[in-house]
Amino acid sequence: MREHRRWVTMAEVAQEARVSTITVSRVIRTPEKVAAETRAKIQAVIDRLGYVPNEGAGDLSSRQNRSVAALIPTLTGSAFTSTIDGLSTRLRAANHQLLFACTDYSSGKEEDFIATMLRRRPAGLVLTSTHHTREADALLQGCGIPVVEVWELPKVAQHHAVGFSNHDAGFAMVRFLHELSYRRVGFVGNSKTSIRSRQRFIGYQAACREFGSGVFRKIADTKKGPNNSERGAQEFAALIEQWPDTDAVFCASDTLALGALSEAQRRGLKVPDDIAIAGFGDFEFANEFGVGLTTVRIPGFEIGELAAQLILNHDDYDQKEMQKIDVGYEIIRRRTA
Amino acid sequence: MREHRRWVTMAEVAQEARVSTITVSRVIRTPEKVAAETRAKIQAVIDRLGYVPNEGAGDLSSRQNRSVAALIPTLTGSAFTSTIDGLSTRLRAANHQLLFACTDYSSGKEEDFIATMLRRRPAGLVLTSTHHTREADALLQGCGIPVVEVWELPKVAQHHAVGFSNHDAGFAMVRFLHELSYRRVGFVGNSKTSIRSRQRFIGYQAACREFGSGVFRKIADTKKGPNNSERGAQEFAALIEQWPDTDAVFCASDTLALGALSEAQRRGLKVPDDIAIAGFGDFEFANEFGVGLTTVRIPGFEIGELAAQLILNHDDYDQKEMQKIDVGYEIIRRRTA
DNA sequence: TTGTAAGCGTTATCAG
DNA sequence: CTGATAACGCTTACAA
Repeated sequence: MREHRRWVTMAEVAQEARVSTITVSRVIRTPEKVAAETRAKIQAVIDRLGYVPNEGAGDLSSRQNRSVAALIPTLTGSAFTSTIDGLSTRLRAANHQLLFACTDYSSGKEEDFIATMLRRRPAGLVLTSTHHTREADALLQGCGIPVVEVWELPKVAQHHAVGFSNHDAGFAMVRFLHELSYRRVGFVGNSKTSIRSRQRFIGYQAACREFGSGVFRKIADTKKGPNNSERGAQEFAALIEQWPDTDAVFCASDTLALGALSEAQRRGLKVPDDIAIAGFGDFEFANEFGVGLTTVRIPGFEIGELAAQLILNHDDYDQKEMQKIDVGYEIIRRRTA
Repeated sequence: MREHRRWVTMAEVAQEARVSTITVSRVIRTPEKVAAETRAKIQAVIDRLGYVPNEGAGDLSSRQNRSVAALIPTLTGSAFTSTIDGLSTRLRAANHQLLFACTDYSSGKEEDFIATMLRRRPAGLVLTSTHHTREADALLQGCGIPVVEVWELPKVAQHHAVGFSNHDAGFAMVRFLHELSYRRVGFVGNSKTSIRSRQRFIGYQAACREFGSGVFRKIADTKKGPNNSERGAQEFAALIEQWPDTDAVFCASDTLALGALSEAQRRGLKVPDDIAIAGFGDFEFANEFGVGLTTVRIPGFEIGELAAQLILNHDDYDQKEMQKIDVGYEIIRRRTA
């Protein structure tokens, strides 16, 4: 049944062109080292036979690898999509492939995926978390390939990092709201799901202490779960019922903010007059042609590009020196605050 | 400088455990075929040495491959993210890896990526287009691996397909609007960028002929470009200026619809009283806790899962029979129509 | 400029 | 249940 059209091999090309395989190999990788005539002859055979080099075999032989693995929590919610786009773009330019998987915010799955990815011997690993299981940490330590942690900036750097301070970004947004004269700012976001959300919350708390009444308006984290707009709506509702005088709400993601916005509307609250709403991430729907959300913009695409760069240039760095690139953040004021 | 911690090989494990490599191989792949005692001894060495099998070498030797390549136009805009999630999830369950790249709606880049991906000898290829360059087509024909085209259902199937009729979905939405008594429906969307948008447009036209005045309210496609909310706002504005009596607008994507919505608001038009707006895709922001957009829901996650399934089960099918799976679509009525 | 020989790290095959 | 041997498709190192 399975009449597997077999792949053409380099040996077949070589035989057909009456040269040795190494010469075919050279035509592909270093054509300038082959006589023009020979090259043309071989190229013709390659085209005629539709030869596609087997990169896996090449990698095995040369002990190299032109692939990079990336692990992100999820694609839905759009925070990390631009980073993957950036990675993909930069890797393509360097003829590298992207191995990709979603961890679903589970460090167990992350460990699993790290192990699985490592079997492919990628040139590098891009992770969206700085907190791993013991086993995962051991794998990362032992494997000897560059690891880049993105979207955070850990205090003690075991690996390269490209990100920003989620704490400071959270702090900055509350300060910004304070400057706009909002004094009783609440926080919506699940700090159980992601460390990044938690750090934004801690930044929020610090800012509340410095600028606000010192009251933390945040309903208790009950369960883990997706930071979707439904949750945003629910938490927003609970929050303003518990603290009816809240005049602004800072949400740990734009998606949550969108939910808050819809709930405010449902309750007949005018935004930003009755209550201001701020998000995080500057997702596409947040812009002026969308809901016009005041938010924090993170250069996600750039994060991806830089992470790729770090891996591609790994040899240039001293192995001991971990790079730490702060891409910063930017507060974008729109209609909701 | 580059003190590359070398990977532990199977041979080293074997030597350390005083067995042959094939026995180590068996412990990893078919542990039940190894005596419990031997197995334990080898497993101990594996753990102690932190051995991670080199899957590339294994694939080469066994002429198998546990990776699947996927090519989508872009991650931003969120139409395909759920499909990638579905793919990733299903592949993980089958211990396969996902090779991923964005083509940016360019068939040139697509061709490029297909060639590059094929070098990895993936077990299958998932594509989001049915229209390829000549060279790409030749590659796909010749490679002998299963190809699944998603998000469309081509008339003549060269490959497997998992999708739905964009034409019918477009048609259905206009009929739905007609049933809600909207009679002068406009279309917003760039049919130059994506064939899928074009098909939705053709469905729109067919429905206009059948139910409407037969007038096609769509501003001319000027340039290619992203179907973002800014474009949605601009096209919406141009449309209602050209046909001021338009009472509903069907947008080829939710992102465009969002832009239309914001533009309507800017112009003081009440939605849906003055004008109804419908989108396509049921992106996350479209739901009831978001902007409450009337739209067409596509089971994107399921598309990804089914595509993976088709590739994983490839051997079960007759090579000549291309599967064609219609996942359908569903009209979701919300606040904007 | 081209070729020979020896791997790269695994698994298939067949034997014991 | 375990092992010896020969691939898998390519590249490195060295020769010619």
